[in-house]
Amino acid sequence: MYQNIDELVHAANQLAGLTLAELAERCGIMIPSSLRREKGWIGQLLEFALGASAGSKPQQDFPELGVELKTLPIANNGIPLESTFVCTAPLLHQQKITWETSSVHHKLSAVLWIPVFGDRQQDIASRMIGNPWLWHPTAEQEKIIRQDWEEIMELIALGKVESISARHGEALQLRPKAANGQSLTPAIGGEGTIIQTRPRGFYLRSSFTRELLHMQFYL
DNA sequence: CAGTGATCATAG
DNA sequence: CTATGATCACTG
Repeated sequence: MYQNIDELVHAANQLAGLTLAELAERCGIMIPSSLRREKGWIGQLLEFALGASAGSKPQQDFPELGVELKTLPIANNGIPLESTFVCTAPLLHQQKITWETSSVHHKLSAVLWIPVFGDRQQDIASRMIGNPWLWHPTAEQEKIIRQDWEEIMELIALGKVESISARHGEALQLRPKAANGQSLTPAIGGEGTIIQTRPRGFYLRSSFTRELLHMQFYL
């Protein structure tokens, strides 16, 4: 598809300024009236438009380029509306995972952020694609994320998953990630027992992506 | 009214 | 179930 990252970034730049209605029309995709039942629709539209490998592979969107694609919903006041899902959290057999081999580190090593402007109540069609940018964590950013990750992973290893709330972590937080509250997955419980708990995922706080935006466009 | 905890669609 | 893509919606 793309010979190098520059070609991908160039292609993404061509989409800046388009409304979602314009992009959806180009792609021959119908626009849902609400994201209520299709929360990932915008992300999937951008994946399709840029030719990312579809499907549910536990890999980056552009494996040969080592790049992850993420849309970032931005309110018209310029602030991210939502946190950003990174990956699911390993709750079992995670003792062998180090920061260097973790999915969080892998997924966040290179991210092509695509801002999508529009307030929550704004219709989807009129939301506009902004200027994308390729992000590699700075040493300082990686340090913060790594510390959050290590604290959370230690609590998981100690059998304290259920005591971890979304308040933990400066940039990276742990939250439920499941179809519903009935979903269960095994995890380490107290005294090394195995318990069933809600699947969790790692998310980047919107306060963190807000800083990324600021560094990219206002510094 | 921001942020946490819950939830939706789809593929394998 | 897990993975992908995320936003919804209740609560403090």
